[in-house]
Formats: sequence, C-alpha cells, structure tokens
Amino acid sequence: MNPSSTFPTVLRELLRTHQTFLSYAATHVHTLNLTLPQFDIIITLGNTAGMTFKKLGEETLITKGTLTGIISRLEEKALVQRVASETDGRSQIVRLTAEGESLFERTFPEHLAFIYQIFNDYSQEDIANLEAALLRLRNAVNTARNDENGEPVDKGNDWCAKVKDACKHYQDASDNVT
Amino acid sequence: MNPSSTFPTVLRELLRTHQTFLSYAATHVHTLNLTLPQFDIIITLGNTAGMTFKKLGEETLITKGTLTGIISRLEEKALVQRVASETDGRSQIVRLTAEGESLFERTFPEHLAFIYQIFNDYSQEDIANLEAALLRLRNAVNTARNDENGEPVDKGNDWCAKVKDACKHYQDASDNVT
DNA sequence: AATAAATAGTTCTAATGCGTACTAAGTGTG
DNA sequence: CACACTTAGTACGCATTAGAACTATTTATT
Repeated sequence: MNPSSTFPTVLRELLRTHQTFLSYAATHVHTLNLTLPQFDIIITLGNTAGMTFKKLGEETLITKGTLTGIISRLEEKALVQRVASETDGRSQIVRLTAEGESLFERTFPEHLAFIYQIFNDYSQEDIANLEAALLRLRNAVNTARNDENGEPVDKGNDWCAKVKDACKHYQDASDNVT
Repeated sequence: MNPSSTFPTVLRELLRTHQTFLSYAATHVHTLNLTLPQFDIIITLGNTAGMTFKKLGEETLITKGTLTGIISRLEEKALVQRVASETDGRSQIVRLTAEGESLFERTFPEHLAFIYQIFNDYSQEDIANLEAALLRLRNAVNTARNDENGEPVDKGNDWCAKVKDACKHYQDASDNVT
C-alpha cells in the first residue's frame, strides 16, 4: 500500500487507539467492581458538591437517557445519591455519598498512576501536541457537520479525484490482507 | 488551569474526538437504514470474496460475541450470507450477497466523500502526522499494558510527584466549572 | 490412536449507548 | 391569566459491547 496515509486509515487508527486505551483503563477499573462509565461518574463528582444530570452528562459525554441507568446502579451501590434541586423543580443534583467520597479518595490517585504509565516516554510538549492534533480533528469534524447543514461545501473536480484516489487506496489495503 | 496539557485532558480529548467523529459518520450511515457497525461490515466485505468471523472481527475491531448478532441482523436484511468453510469445519465464511455488493458499490464512494469533508484543510502530511501520533499513543498504551503484566515499571519519587501534580490539575479543572 | 489443548462460533447476561416519546416544571408572549 | 414553547429527567426499544460459558472441530503431544 501507498506509504502516505489516507483518511480512512487515520480514522481507523483513531478507533483502534481509542479502543486500546479504553481496554487498558478498564483493566484497572474492573478491579474496583465498577464499569468504566460508573468510575467516570465517580471521578467527575469527586471533590465537588454535586451537579445536575445535565452538567454531569456534559462532563462525561454520556447522554441523559444512558445517565439515568448508570446513576441508578451507582445509587444501588450507595456510592451516589439524588437530591432534588432547591432552585429548579425539574432538576436533580447528583452527589457522592460518604462511601462514594471515600472510594474516590482511595482510588483516584491510584487510577491516575495507572494511566500515567502510558505517558512514560512523553514530554509535556508531546502531550500538548497530541492534544492539539486531536482538538484540530474534532474541530474539523464539527466544521464538516455544520457545512453539511448549511450551504454545501465546494465540491469541484479536485474533490472528486481525491475521493476516488482514497477509495482506491482503501480497497488496495483491504485486498492484500486476504 | 495550567496552559500545558496533562494526561487526563489529552485522554478526555481522545474520547471527545472519537465520539464526535462517530456521531458525524452516523448521520450519513443512518440514512442507509444501517447502524455504524453494520456499515463497517459492509465496507470491510466490499471488494472481497468474503472472510471468516475471526478475520472480520480483527478488521473491524468487533469481538466475536458481538459479531454474531451483527451478522445475523445483516443476514436478515439479505445483505450478507454465511457459508461453511470447505477447509475448516469450525469456520464460517461471511460474504456480501448480490444485494449487499450492490449496496456497497452504490454507497461506499458517497460515504468516503462524506467523510472526506472532514479533511478539507488537511495536507497529506498533516494526515500522516496525525496517524503517527495516534499510533504512538496506541503503542504506548500497549507498552504500559505489557509492563503491567511483566515486571513493574520503575516508580521512583519523580513518578509520585508527577501523579500528584496531574491530580491537582485535574481537580482544578473540574472545580472551576461550577 | 488416545488424550489434552487450542480454536471458531454461538449463546447468554449485564451494562451501556442512542433516539424517541413522555411527564413535570419552568419560561415567554399575547 | 392562557397559551405555546422550552427544558430536565425518566421510560422504553433496539442495537451494540465485553466477557464468560458452551459446543464442535482441529491441532498438538505422547
């Protein structure tokens, strides 16, 4: 295959890296008898007076419908609790129980240490560059999405050729791996 | 917060970017009445004589247990079919039906075009660099995983200080967002 | 050849994950 | 005040997702 990267391969690498990282993080979290999203909630609520479902969902990237179930299961484990908001009758405040706080303080540094091993060979600059590259990609996706909704992007002949080229690379790649 | 990136923030950005991209890709795939994993299968089998479950799972990063269900649903839609392997009594070959081939040829270029809009402002070099950065991170995760299983990584005083520092940054970040 | 070990898929369970519909409560406009 | 409209969270359906247990088949070992 052509040595230069094509956009399908870089996106496949995004999925692969994401999955590999989650799998790694899970090996630690599962020793706590928690799922990854559950631990994410614990971490997010740690050192906090609690927050609404809406805010919690924004922080953890979990949709509200999914969040209801996760919080309920954490409530069954007595790690978090729902408290009615005093200022808004629609809102629930989710916060850690004493047991949840205790778990957070006991396991969070340990978890950070576990994760930190990934970056043994990274300098501060390396990390910053990686984050910038990811942010650029995310912004590019959002730009594409907005263009999709608004006026269509300019799709000249150049664009068509590039897509066909990328298509060819992609199919070459899937061909020679029998 | 400190302007330099910490490893929790870069990993959060990895999740965010991943999610944003999937969400974008889904807007197109859903117009085909397919889920993202289902379309991934179609793409992977396109221009191919078919492959075993094992290979298909490796290509698409889907575990075998999950794959069974996805293939069954695609079979119900008459887009793929299971064929017993002639060389190995345990193996099933999954391949596109004529209808599946047709769908692939009709929609794949269109899908690439949709995805390609993301990279409007990327040069070939930008893409290669991004892929390299992701690959490096993935390799770093795998290294950490192996170190975890083998002899423990050197955890001197330096390491401890870094974790505490990162911990502090992380908590600062979650504090100043109410 | 007999047995043990590994492999390929299926089945099953618990927990996301997303989207839609729904209820309750707040907000805005006339 | 009456009305539509928005918002916060829940309920539900469908499709993953990982992991463990299971069956059938192959491979390795003696």
